[in-house]
Amino acid sequence: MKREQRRQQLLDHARDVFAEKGYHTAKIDDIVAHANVARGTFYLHFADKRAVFEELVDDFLKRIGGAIERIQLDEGATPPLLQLRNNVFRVLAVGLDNPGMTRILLKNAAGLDPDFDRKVRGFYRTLEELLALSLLNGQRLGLVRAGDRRVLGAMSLGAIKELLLQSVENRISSEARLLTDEVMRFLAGGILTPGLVVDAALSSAARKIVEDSDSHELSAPRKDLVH
Amino acid sequence: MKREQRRQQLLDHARDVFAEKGYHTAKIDDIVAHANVARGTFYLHFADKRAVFEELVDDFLKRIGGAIERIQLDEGATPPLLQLRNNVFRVLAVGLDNPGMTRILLKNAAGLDPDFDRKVRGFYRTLEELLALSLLNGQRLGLVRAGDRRVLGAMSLGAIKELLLQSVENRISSEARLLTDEVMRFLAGGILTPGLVVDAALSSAARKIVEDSDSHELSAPRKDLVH
Amino acid sequence: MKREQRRQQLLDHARDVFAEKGYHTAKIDDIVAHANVARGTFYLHFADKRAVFEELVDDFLKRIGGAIERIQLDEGATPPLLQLRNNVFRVLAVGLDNPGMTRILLKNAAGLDPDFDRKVRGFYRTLEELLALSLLNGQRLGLVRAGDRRVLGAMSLGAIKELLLQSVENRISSEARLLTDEVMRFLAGGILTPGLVVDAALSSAARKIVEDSDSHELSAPRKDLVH
Amino acid sequence: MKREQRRQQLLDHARDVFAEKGYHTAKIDDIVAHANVARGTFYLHFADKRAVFEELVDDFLKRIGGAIERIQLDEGATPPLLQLRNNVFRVLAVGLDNPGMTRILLKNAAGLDPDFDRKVRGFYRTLEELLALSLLNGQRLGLVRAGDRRVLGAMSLGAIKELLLQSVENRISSEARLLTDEVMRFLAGGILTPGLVVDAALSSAARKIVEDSDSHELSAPRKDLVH
DNA sequence: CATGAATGAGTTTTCATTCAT
DNA sequence: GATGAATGAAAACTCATTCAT
Repeated sequence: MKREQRRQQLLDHARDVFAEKGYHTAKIDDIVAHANVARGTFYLHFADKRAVFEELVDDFLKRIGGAIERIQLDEGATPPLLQLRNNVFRVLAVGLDNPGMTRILLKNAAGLDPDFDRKVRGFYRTLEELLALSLLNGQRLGLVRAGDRRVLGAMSLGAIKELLLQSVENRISSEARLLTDEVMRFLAGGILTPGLVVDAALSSAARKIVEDSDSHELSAPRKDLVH
Repeated sequence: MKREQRRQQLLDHARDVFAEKGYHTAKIDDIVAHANVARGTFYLHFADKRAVFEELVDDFLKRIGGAIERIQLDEGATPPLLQLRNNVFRVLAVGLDNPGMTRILLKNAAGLDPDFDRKVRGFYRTLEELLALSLLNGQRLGLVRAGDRRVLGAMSLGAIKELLLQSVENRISSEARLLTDEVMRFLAGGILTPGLVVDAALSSAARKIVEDSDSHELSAPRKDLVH
Repeated sequence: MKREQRRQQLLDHARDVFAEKGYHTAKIDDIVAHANVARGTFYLHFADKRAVFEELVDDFLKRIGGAIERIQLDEGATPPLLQLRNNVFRVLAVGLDNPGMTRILLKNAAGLDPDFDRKVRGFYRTLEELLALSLLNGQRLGLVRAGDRRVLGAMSLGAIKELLLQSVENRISSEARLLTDEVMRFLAGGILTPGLVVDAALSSAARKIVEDSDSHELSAPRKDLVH
Repeated sequence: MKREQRRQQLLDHARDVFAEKGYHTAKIDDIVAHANVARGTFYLHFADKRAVFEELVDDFLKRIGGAIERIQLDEGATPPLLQLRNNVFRVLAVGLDNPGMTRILLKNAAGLDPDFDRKVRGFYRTLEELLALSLLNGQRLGLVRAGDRRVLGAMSLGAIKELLLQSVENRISSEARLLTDEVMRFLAGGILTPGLVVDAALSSAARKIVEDSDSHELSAPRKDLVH
């Protein structure tokens, strides 16, 4: 078997095992058993356990990063909203195309080692900043409503992340197109029926009144969610 | 020092250490050093490492569960949307009140051992089902727009989770009231300016046309997000 | 509670626990829990775990030793065989009177620590030498048949030890008188019917012939004793 | 070194160390040091300390069990007494062939953990029942004298066990043939000179008289056996 | 290149013993 | 004296990594 081939084979199996068990629970033994090679073979291709994991994550982060295009505001460019949609679509497509890595990245967010944590965090920072910038532009163009861009970004990103996670765990569809539509609709209008008079529920000030006259409601806990 | 006191102290320190390093990276030695007691003291109060972690998570899940009230649809009850808001508020409040545990739960979603993973997953399942039910009721009442309830639920949950995570990582405000407002506004109207004619970007069918005539846009990767 | 009383109480409970679990498996915790005192109390009365055990064993060895009288051969003394019988009786009586210690001594023959092993071994050596001497005298008086005294002593001692063990484990009677009779009858005539012509089975020389002509019998193993 | 070879080597060294120190005192470190391998190597072949010990004991019990043949009473079979002798011989031979295991089994009779104790006890129970059955048959055939078979069995077994123990501790011969002769002679006639008028010493009733007229003899303790 | 036996540093866990109250 | 919380030395056990074949 050619060197590069074997290496790729190991990467694939490592990805599967990491995705199933998580970084720490996945043992080198699990990986080589999964790949049906000897323990030593692993070390012919990777310096150590962390190295495979890092390579997998790096590759995946590159793909995700590559799926995101900075939105062009030039005259004559694709409409910004469509650019946004395309970004969403491509990110979802990459994630759905790599369910193992998606699972890994969304579930092993922390606790490997400081260096590694830093790298993942760094990626997210970049992402968030990019998002914040896009949102700023969106606001300038009147496409995005007013509001704290970090907050808006977090919620948007969270919605996408959770959708991806649910999808790779087979709890919802894994059709990128379909999920993109859902995301866009969500970003465009939330989930509530438009036109509702929801001020009492939505404005903190308004709610305050209700709360005061009905404050016991807030403290009544629900007992049966966790037994 | 009294037994219960020391036990609580250890729980507190364990929480901090787990939150900082993650379950696997956190060593018993780290915990006891953090608490400034001898190694043996730990085992005076907990059967093993897993036991502390489990207790912490169980407690926290109970709190979260306790913060969620099934929405009442009875005549004369608090308006459902306000009930929803209260749930969101209480969940955020519990999360923000326990930043360590929030971090742990959101970042160590998996990979301890099968039993434990099952428990956490079970909690989320319950949560998701509760959410799906609420959404169903909301749809019946005309409060929630049409759509796959699992998908709507995932996006809503994701938005809240990410908001919480960003908040406990000190990247955004940790005012429960304020964040609740943000969430409600997001659920009510997404992030885009209302009234936008976004059909070209939002409908898959419409977009198809654009895409076909401009398909190279989709494949143009961006190189500089990840170095 | 008076000091000596508490000390004795602890000794009693320690004996019970050691008898039930063996030296290593019995934890200080087991002993103090059994005695219903605090851990620290134990160390007010004994230097360490080994010390209680040693005291228990020492006491018991003294009692056993005290039960054995050197057989008097003087003119006019009790008949030697009766003296032997009395020794057997007293040893059995002491053993049956202290079932816990009997169990301990017969089941924890080794593996505590070198010092302790030496002591127990020493006791047995003394016992065996005393026995060998008695047998020598018996042979001189024509009371004991010819034969290697160490071997005869070992078999006699073994018979008594096993009888005691079975008795304290409640598998046979614990009537000292009755068991003494059994031992004496055994020593006097073995278990086979007197007068049997058993030369073919008993003499190695005679058996040799049989074996040679029928040697496959010896190698036929029995398979079903241990599954 | 080949796997099976190393495994056997470890078993051998473990046996030696257990035989010398007893189960609890023998540390894994002792075993691997004895075998001159690293600590981890031990766990490459055995799940834990208990597992090696159990394997050693299981094997040995199987050997002992295999040495015992149920006595055949068929017309034309080897004479029962000779069958008995052969059993004794084979058991002694197995024991003497495995001095380490013999020492372990006879000296670490109890105190590992409940499961293990149960196993060893089970073996002895089987042995004792087999013995009782043999004795019953012997009695029916007129070969074995009347008497409680559990008692006769215990004494016979005890004699053999102690002989084995003394032998593997190098205090008496380790010639299986020779020891078999001794055992058979012991079973056939005890140790006392045949034809002795020993009624006064042997019968409980007769002794009663002597004892009453001479009772102080019984209580006179001997002080110098244990210092 | 491939193998898998061997290594040993690193962790968890136990429990006899100490000591402040 | 009595208590029981605290200690930490000593074991057991794990597993990433090395290396002779």
